[in-house]
Amino acid sequence: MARRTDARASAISTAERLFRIQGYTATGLIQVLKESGAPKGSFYFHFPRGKAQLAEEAIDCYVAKRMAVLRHISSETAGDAPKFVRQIFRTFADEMVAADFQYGCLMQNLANELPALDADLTKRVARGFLDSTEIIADHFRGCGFTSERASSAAAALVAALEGARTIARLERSPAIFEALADVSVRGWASLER
Amino acid sequence: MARRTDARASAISTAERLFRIQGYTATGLIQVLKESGAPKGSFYFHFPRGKAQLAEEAIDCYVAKRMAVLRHISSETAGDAPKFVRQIFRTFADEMVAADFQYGCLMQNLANELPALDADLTKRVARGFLDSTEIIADHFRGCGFTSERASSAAAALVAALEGARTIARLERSPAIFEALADVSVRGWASLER
DNA sequence: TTTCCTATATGGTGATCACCATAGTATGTC
DNA sequence: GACATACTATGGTGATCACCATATAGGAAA
Repeated sequence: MARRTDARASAISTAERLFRIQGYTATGLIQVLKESGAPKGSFYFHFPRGKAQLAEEAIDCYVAKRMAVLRHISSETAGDAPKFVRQIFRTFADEMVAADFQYGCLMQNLANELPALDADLTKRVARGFLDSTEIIADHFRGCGFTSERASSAAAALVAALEGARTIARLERSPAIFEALADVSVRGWASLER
Repeated sequence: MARRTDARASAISTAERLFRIQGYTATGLIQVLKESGAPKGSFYFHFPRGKAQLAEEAIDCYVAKRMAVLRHISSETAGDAPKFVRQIFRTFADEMVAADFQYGCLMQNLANELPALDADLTKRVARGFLDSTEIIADHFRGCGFTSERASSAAAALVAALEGARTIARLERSPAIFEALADVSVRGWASLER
């Protein structure tokens, strides 16, 4: 039987948004339901396992969107590592500016509340990072990097992106993305003098 | 009159620890008091402004310790930027290994729960990042970097450190620090082939 | 039309949250 | 001994937490 309302989907997208702004523990189900317009009575009909399940579906949604963005950038800059790196930083910076620096990364926010997460959710977060990293590593391999170096460069880029989000949010400025792009592409040596 | 007990200090250090592991919202005062051994009855005697004040004192303590570590590394590697960068990554990695990857960065955890923080606490977090960055920028200036480039390189390094902590915690591995040290010092160019 | 399944409303559960009022104890100074 | 200060115990406040039992409304399939 087909679904008759969008209560479920809107609850997920609202949860994704609130988890990114406030974090997992700080976001109550009542707030999610109120802001999404979804009815309170049917929450445990749609999400029998409760808040944990809601978070699982939210992160699946978030990771899928993030990977789509990365894949798109990768295909646009095939074979050109510096351009790829710059384009990633610019895209993330633009997203944050557009959202007035209100949103953190959902994976990072969940990772910072690990004890509140069950094993399943923790695995999904870790998987999200691994999958993102792999897309980036693939691109580097396509630029002629050795496999090992492509992997470590990709991991470094992912970490830098996460840190940049935290800083940008606090400073309400995309400057950190520019700084990271420069350092990443040119290395410290070129910064001297 | 002199203080007669260490209830206050132990509450602060316990709060710092729990905030780093669980985050701000997820950590209840009852847990802080129980784990610190501090009596429940005197909490609002020591911290009249409640949980927010406890967090303020915890972050002051955390930032002071972090800056001391950075200053020490800086003085040990004066004039040598690559060595400085590598030493920072190694020190942070060693700390995480020693603590079995249980601890996040207090500033980052608080930054990811911004809506739960009052203005005073938010300012303290931002100030902590600025002060840390400034120590690093000073070192780069001492290596002959231009002032502007020293600042942006320092900001990039701080962001990378934050992101690395998140990843390392999730992967329970210090590998990301190694990867970042390589990329930071050598740049992407040297990773090709 | 009867029977399901989807979906929602209502009204709770006990637990925990940060916070506080009141009273009392311990330890210092004078 | 008098007295002030430093500290703690007790027992709450109302609010919010995630979660759930029960009843029922609405549309599709039989």
